[in-house]
Amino acid sequence: MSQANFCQLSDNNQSHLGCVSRVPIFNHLTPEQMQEIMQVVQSVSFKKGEMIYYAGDTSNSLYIVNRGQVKIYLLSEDGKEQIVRVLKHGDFIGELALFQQSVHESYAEALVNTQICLITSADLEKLLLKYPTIAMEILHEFSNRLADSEKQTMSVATERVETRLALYLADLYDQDISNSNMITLPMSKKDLAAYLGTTPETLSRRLTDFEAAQYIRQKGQRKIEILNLDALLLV
Amino acid sequence: MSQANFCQLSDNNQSHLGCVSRVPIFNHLTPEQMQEIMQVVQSVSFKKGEMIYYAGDTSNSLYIVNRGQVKIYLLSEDGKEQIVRVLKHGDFIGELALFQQSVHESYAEALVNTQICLITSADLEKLLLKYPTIAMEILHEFSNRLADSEKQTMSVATERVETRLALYLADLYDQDISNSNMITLPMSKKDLAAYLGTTPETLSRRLTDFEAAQYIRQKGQRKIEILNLDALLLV
DNA sequence: CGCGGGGTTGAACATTCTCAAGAACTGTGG
DNA sequence: CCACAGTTCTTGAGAATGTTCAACCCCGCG
Repeated sequence: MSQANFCQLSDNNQSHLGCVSRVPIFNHLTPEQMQEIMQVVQSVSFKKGEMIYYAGDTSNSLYIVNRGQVKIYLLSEDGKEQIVRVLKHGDFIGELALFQQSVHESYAEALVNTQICLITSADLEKLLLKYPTIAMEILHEFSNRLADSEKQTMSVATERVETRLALYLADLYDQDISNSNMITLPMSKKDLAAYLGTTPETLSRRLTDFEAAQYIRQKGQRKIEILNLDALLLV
Repeated sequence: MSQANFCQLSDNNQSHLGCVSRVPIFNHLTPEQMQEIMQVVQSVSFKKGEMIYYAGDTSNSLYIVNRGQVKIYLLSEDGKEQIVRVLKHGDFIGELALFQQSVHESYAEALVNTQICLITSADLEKLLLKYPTIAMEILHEFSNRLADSEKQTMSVATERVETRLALYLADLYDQDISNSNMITLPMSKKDLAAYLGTTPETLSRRLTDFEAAQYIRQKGQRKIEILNLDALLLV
């Protein structure tokens, strides 16, 4: 966190309210309770490409993404990067910090300019014991994340790259709010390859295949038009 | 849970105390609190090979393994099984039941004769709100499980079967209490292959390779003597 | 307009999977 | 205690899938 731009939030700084109020695990709370939380929250900014933490770093904070995107990845013994999650607004990480051993096992890097909110484990623990419903919300979030992670394992272990990619594109398409058929990759194709558990070369080939089959059309480096979703899902 | 043998615990049934008292998430509680928990716990037995639940089943309970072993697995679209966890004494699953959508996403099968303790989500929720420290313990457990799952994803995506197998054997060796070099696989090789994200054929070949290299010696179907752990880890 | 990183393409290679057949083990019943 | 049956495991050969390395291209940007 060397080059990070720290700033302790002032108690009534409404401009940072989003940091707390729009986070799923807090948004069932009353305004008074949110005020209480805001008093223990710090805000930090990272530029695109900056590391938020490294594996092995000690930490005592929960990280909540307020603005931007963060990739969380592991490195295998021979240095290959495996992206395990991409955090967007409202997502959090660093929950291991809550407990005895607070050493990060993963790497976190800002994919774009990003603002992070921090709560120290001591403050968080107090909050959890005082408001058990927050703990329930976090449990809920964990359940989902665990299910996702296990599905990701299964997908990497049993499906071909082609299938994984098709499912990924379909997911992006479903999440897309605009009613166009154009989706935008949230990261570089190099990173996407790492996320899908393959190499940039293979990813490129499969996308080319899809394009040849008229399932998609690529526009620039991150834009993809979905031409035939059904066919994509039958891959 | 069709053929299961249900039995509501009587309040003072000491013979089932282990169901509660030796579970990590409860063992920081006072005896009185454990008594309270025991009153809402049910015990169910399953024979080897019986299904505990299927994906798609609705459920409203947390499952805690008291005796035996349970494999949790997912099925891919083409029917391939991916084992995501093997539960032993004290492990629990079914936490999604805590929340709105209580449909199992995985399959659970008893690997040996097994006794399970059940707590309904309504009872559990009451307990969690009353004793926030239990929620903290579950959060802790989730953190670890999530980290394990993400490591498993990375391992399957970036390491070769040879490496994954070597690490698995080393893990078993480390966990082993007896000071012998003999380890016992907790499941069939077919299941182990599914756990490691490969096929029985490939698993068999890699084990044969290790044996040829004098790293291990196989005895029967589930016993393996570790001859050279260091070499194994350099694979 | 040239530079640089990401992206693409090709060809050889490595790993793993599949299918099929045969061998070994386990536990069961005589 | 042995033999048998059923399963689990092993082995082989060929095919599919994905990786690696190297060269090239192209898009975006100063």
